[in-house]
Amino acid sequence: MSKPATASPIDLGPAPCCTPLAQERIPAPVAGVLAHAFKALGDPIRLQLMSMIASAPGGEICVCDLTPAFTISGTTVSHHLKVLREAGLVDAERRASWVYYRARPVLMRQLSALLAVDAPVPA
Amino acid sequence: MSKPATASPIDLGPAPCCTPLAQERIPAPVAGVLAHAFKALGDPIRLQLMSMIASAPGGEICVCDLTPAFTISGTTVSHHLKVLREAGLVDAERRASWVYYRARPVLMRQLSALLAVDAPVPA
DNA sequence: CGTCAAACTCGACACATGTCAAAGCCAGCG
DNA sequence: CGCTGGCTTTGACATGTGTCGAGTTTGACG
Repeated sequence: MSKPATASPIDLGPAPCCTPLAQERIPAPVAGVLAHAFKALGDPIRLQLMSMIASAPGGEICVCDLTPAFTISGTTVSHHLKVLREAGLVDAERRASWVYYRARPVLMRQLSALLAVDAPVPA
Repeated sequence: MSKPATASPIDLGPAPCCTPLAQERIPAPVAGVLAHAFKALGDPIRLQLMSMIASAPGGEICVCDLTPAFTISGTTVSHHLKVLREAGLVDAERRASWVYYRARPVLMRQLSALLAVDAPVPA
């Protein structure tokens, strides 16, 4: 919306970020990539999906365990998972008849570091 | 905030989060509030604005210093700042003819903590 | 008071997004 | 081989979002 936005899957390449937002101004190209990830987290259902995936015992969870946790259709859950996948936040693997999702800690850590704020500023 | 009519900032209530995504599943209502904040960061321009504000010397920056940094109209910058304001990520204060923005570290820290991932996978 | 500049609000538009139903794919099973 | 069940893709629709131009508010300065 602000940009044409690359439609192709995101290439994180060599760690695009790591310096906290509050320390150094983000270059425009990097902002574009990271905004994609934040946008993916900017939906209540996707945030819950992300939480369920990241906190799953064994580090992975089957779609068949995710879907019944919501009132929306399986089609829509699949759509949201695709968004998370294309944002580089999760990874999918098919085993037998089921598809398992797991979180990608690298990007999560980068986003976390980006929002980090050092010592509470003394008034 | 001082006087600026203050649209309605979202009600963060008493610290809605703090437990990392990967440790505990997020309750639906909390996800709704936090997704709002992430959505606000989910735009390249807003992410850059956030960065410029948070990294500004003195902790604050004038809109007149933000606007010329982009190619979009001042109207649109104003719109994006409103989104950040309503998400609880920044605070605005009018002094003389200018409006100054500063980051709200509390929410930033919460979001950062939410995305935190413990020990790098040993295996 | 009149004027000017900074920033916000309003109205309108094009495009993106969330949602579902229906159809397609894949793997296992009879 | 032909089913059946799990998941994704496709197509379609209503709503949301980014963008701008024009108008409005606020404060400063003659």
